[in-house]
Amino acid sequence: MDTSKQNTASKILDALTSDIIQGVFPPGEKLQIKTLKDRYKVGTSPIREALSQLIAKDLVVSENQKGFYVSNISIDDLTDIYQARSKIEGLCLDMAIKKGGDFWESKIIAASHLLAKYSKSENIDMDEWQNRHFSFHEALVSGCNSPRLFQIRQSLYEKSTRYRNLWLQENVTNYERLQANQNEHVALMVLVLERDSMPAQKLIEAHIMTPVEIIKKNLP
Amino acid sequence: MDTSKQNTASKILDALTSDIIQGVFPPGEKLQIKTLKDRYKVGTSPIREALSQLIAKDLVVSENQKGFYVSNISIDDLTDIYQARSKIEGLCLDMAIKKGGDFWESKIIAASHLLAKYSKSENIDMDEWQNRHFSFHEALVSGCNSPRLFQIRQSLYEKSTRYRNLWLQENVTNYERLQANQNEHVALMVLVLERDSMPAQKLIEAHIMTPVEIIKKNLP
DNA sequence: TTTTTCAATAATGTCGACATTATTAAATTA
DNA sequence: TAATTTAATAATGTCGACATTATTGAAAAA
Repeated sequence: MDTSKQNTASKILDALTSDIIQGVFPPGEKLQIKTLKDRYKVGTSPIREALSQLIAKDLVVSENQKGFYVSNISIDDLTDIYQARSKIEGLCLDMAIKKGGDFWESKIIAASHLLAKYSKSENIDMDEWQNRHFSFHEALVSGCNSPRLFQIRQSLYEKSTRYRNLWLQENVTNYERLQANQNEHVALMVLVLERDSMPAQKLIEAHIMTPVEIIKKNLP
Repeated sequence: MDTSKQNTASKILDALTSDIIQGVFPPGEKLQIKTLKDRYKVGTSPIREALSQLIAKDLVVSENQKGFYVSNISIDDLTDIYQARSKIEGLCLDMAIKKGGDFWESKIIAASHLLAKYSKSENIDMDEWQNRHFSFHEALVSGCNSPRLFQIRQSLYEKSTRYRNLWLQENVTNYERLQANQNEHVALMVLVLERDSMPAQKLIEAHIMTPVEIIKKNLP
């Protein structure tokens, strides 16, 4: 992303988001203004503005006069986020199947090819696999054509990131798990291209819920 | 709401939100920091913090070094928001029907009574009617039991407020329209209490989309 | 020893001044 | 006269200082 045109608060927002998601600041940790000022070498205002926006993203919580803390994670929260995600994804997919055209179909086929090819390769880089996985799912719902639903989908995806990281490692290193995952992707594509709406919706909902049990085991 | 424990930024956020929704600052209007400082009698920081959060609410947009503006409204945006709202409400209702218990049922019946009674009265106060209408719909979905979906629902409701104000006036002053509206509420309650999920979902979706056409006519 | 009170410390939240950037208006040139 | 450049003006964005509030730890009382 081009950071040159961003103001300081935006840059701090990106950096802080990344640091929280990557675990530099773990769940529950206090975020002292002074510490953040030193770390990012900026003044008070941009820090507070960035924190304001992180509260809206649910990555940070604050209490008046008591400061800012990284949001806690929990099994309840994990379950709720993934359930909401699966329902929203199902909604978007259903709308996409009803509205999508030729161009949409071709995007799905292209993204599916990229993901399938990479999932078969020898040494899988987690970031690259994640990129292709993300693109495939985005292609599926891209026909839905509702900015707001997309925004909600995007926002839930971000909120799930801290949990997803607990699953990714296992998914790409465990061969059987990756194959099962990949089989679902193929089945999903077939259903979608056949415009078989209800089964596709049910499958995507189950597909998104799959990691939940694995993550539960890895949760602190 | 108790404002005494809020910090200045929170108070400004509430005031600004209200002023934008009520039309004190109409869509597209520039929000000059200096003007806002004078209006609310506070310094720069709380203003900027509140504006940061309003951006997350989609009520304000900003460009680096060019300032802040009230978000524009448009027919496309109206349609998209209401469509997303209707789908999310359908989702919540479906989940509520599957999960709700006795207490949930009783809340619906109570809220329905309050709304029905007031809808029949002589002089209808718009705010009071809106309160009861809101409570009824909230009761319907209250069994859904997903904090995230509720938060999304709430957020979409807020985003639709500027449009909804263009419909409310007409809905409560036009007798026929109010009766038709009220008939839908009753039908909705019956379906929900019979746990007839699919028809209930379809009806709530249509119910929420009803104002769209009326609002389109009243849009500037 | 435990509890309570009170002072010292440290953090947050707010403000106005200053530096940076965009916009507007005037002046110069073609 | 129209277009371009340049200067002025005005707005945004950032910072560090100050006031306010919470927390911590020591001293006194039970």
